[in-house]
Amino acid sequence: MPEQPVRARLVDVAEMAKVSKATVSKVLNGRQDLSVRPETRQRVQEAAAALGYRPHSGARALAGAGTHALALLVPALDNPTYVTIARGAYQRARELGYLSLLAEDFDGQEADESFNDLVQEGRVDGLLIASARPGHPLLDALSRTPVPHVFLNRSVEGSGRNVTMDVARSSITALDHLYGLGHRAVGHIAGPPGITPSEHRKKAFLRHAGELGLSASPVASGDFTEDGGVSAALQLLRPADGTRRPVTAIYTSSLAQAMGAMTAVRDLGLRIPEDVSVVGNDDLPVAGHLSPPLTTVAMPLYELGTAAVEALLAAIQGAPVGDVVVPTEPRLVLRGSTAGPGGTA
Amino acid sequence: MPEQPVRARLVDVAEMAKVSKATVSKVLNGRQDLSVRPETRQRVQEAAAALGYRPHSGARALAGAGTHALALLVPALDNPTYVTIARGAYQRARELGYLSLLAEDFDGQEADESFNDLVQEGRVDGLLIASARPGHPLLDALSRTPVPHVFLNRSVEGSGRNVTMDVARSSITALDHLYGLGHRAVGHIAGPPGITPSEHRKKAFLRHAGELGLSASPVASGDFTEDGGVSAALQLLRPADGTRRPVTAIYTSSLAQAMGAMTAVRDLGLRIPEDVSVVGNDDLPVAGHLSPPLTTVAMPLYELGTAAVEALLAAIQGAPVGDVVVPTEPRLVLRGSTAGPGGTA
DNA sequence: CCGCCTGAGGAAACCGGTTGACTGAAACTT
DNA sequence: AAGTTTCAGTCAACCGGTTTCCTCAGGCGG
Repeated sequence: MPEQPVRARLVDVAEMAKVSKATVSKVLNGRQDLSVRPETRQRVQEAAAALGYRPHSGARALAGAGTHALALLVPALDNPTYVTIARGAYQRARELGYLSLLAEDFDGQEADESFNDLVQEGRVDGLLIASARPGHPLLDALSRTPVPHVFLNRSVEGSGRNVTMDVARSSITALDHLYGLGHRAVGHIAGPPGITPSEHRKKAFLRHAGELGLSASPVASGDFTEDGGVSAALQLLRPADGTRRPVTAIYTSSLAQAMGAMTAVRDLGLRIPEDVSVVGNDDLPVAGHLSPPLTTVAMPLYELGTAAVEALLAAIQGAPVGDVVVPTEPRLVLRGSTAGPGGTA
Repeated sequence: MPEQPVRARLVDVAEMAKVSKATVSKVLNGRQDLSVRPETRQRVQEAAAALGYRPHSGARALAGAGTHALALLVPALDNPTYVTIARGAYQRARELGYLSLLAEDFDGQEADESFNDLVQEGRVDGLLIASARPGHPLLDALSRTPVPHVFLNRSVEGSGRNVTMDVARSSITALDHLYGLGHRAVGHIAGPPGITPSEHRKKAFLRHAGELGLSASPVASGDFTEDGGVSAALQLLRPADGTRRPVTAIYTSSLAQAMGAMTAVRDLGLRIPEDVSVVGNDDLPVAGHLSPPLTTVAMPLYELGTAAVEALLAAIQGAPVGDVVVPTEPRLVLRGSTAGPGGTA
């Protein structure tokens, strides 16, 4: 029977192709330091294909050739934003001959464990880090045991290995949209302090609000969750200090926050978009299934994943790293949660 | 300086503890076939701790001791159901000394690739498969290259390695709730054919509807997505065949379907829960942030993950496998999307 | 006093690849 | 014709663990 009941090894391929292990290895890895007759090369490749040969990653790693695997560390997997990034990373890695693993690093809680399991135990050749923040334990671990890595989405100032999107642009896009509809008092829900994309979004929001001469542009902070959105929205719509800040629109830093904000608006007996317009960041399928469907700024999340992989692999191959900004521009996705103040179209 | 700039190896520990590699290996792996003085044992353990020693997974795997890693294959990561399962699996695996990796198998598309990357390249010792379905390529691969595995959530009939939840019970719980509110015509949105949990839920729904003597209990199928929920709900509320099936409540197989159903209900100009009550499966944070908040049946997803890991590790250690049902019962989580027909409390 | 057993630990082969040094034959120089 | 290249590939060490089989020393029984 033509079955191979057990993994084929390099020697099996060598035997079948009637050459030595060394030759097989060099042929399959496409090394130039070896000259082979095209005929031999083909025999090797056919044998490998016939046996369904796959090199044992452990053996390969041991021999100093790396594991051909990466790991992406994300702060939360129930945030679909990171799932999209992960998909981009996975696909691009695969195209480049690598495997991208996914690990959840609950805001630093699991960082050391992941680092040990993945890097110290030699399972990966490098890290894509999307969970960075100031004082994150990973930064320590990286300085003690250096390993190729890049930071994505959340950058680390001065690291020179940040892969980010143009989040400032997303604030401008959202604000221009609301301004165009006639809004002059727009509130912003930012993320927790210290998280760079959120900080940048907030700065750009305030700067552009100034440029447009908005009458009010209050900012409230909250976690990137529904609950964070609820409480921040309440601050904007019903400030604790009693000041009257009658925002007619809210622009949030994440999709979940936007969902929370919508809940809060309704809980106050207000309507969307008639009384308050809402714009979220990150266009994910669920946005279209809210009521009303949510207007969002679509960020190039998938591309962020692919770009981060490219940067990391370049670094692994010894190229100098450097900050990268994904060129794709944020794009407004118009849905039913925005209208002119008072509900005008 | 007390730094160890590079990974500590077994020999480093051996040297520091003034024993041989063999002794260190045996001590750290807690093998009984070696007798050591408590004093020596302690020296070894202290040395390992001092150096932050971690065995190289590749070396260990090569030497025949396995990789101490598992992989969980899920059909879709943007379905938070699987994220919860994955968290349970990860934690339990960690407690038992294993690393659980996560791979997305877009309904069979990536199955062979994942299998090659993870199993054939020797990165994992076993598979947790949540993406099974009839004719799935993985089933083939598994028969060609056997590797320890269990199926979770989606079972494979006759495999004798299914880890599942009591989904029949969830239908009964949901139906009893709606019946208690006074509903006599309840529709069900099932998943695509061939997916076992959905089939079982559907069977239990029909059986229990019969037991309760419901006047109507139509079933429509759709993907486990928002869109699937939309079209299935439309079939229930406005059947193409012109028959009048005035369901006053809908029970769905997934959370996303419930969200889609809610959209569909509203698009028809109906109100929730006054005109139509909706109950979803799987209680996830987003359910509380819909409008109205969604009543759900909470399934023991986290426990499903932990139970699957326990079953797989037992199998890896050579224990006979067998089907397992997670003992935790589904639990109704009451929110605003259900009320008596006509909107009575 | 000698042989044997037991407790404590060591030596070395092996897992499956990679890699740099090396070799034998053919082709080319001079 | 002899020496030198080049071609085409081979040899064997090595990576970092695990495991099986040994060894050595001391204690014990006879």
